[in-house]
Amino acid sequence: MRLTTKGKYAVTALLDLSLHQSGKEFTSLSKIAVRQDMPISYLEQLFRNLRKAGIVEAARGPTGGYRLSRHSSEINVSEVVASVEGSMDATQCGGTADCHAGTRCLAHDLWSELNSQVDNFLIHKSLEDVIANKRSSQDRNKNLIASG
Amino acid sequence: MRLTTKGKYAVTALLDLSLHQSGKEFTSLSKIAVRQDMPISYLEQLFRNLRKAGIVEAARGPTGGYRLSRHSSEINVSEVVASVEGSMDATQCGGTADCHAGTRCLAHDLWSELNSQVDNFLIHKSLEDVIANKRSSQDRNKNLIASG
DNA sequence: GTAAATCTTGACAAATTTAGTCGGGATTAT
DNA sequence: ATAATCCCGACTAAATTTGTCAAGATTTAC
Repeated sequence: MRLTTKGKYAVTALLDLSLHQSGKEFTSLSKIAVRQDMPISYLEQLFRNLRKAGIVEAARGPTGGYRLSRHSSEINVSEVVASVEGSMDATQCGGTADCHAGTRCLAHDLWSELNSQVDNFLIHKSLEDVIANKRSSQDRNKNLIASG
Repeated sequence: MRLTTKGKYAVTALLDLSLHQSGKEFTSLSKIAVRQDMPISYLEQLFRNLRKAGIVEAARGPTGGYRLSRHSSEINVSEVVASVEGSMDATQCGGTADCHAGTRCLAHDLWSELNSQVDNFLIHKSLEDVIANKRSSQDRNKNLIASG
């Protein structure tokens, strides 16, 4: 199982995109790169995959950039991560259950179940959900400060 | 977040240990290595950590080896994995929430919540649980064959 | 008390993966 | 035309993972 900066950058970049997108206009990678402090050439690589996966769409030229191809409530974190770093599968065998001399290893079902847990969690988290939580977290802090 | 062969080997090796341990005797790494098809010198490295973490205890000399220092129901998968590869923390910042220019990045709470999910799952899985599931999985297959 | 089996330790090396770069090209608004 | 953007493939550098190795310490069996 792996979740590296690749997947994390992708999610954060899309959240940035979502937050700064009003209407249908495009946001350039250079703006995301500056705002989120990420290497632009790395972002280019990641957005290639996001586009192939149908998560974003692009426009070239000045005023070009990227935008979400669906509403943020219709994009879940699991597909975002998967699109840039492949399946997060935790089994040694990639699910084929031939992890030990052709048969399933002692821990196969454990990792298989872990996969389900993680995937279930991430599939049911949309970008909108993440942003909503972020906001409510800020609100909580605001309330704390206001009441403190 | 990472879960590599290190953690997987450790869990599988302990399951092997648990399955072949009747009473208080010790099992040598060479036996585990053969049965589970793992490099013995790699196992040595892993068992160092497992011993330091108080999960297994060792005895030297012939008849020596390792045994669980607690009952398999009292050892959970989370501590096993953590002992050989450190925390599985998924946040970029290691939980300090300074992942973006000193403040929490847009996705911080998401990864933080993912941590909780994974940890909660693994903490409540004892080695005994894993073995029990394994058995019941075999039983399911047996029933399938018997009824098929 | 010697031999053989084991654990113990630290350093090292090979392989793989991740993270990031680079140079050039294609498209488009101005 | 120019400049800004996406687009693409190959490449490199750094980090991590996956081991290996050599030497030592301890213990059982004989």
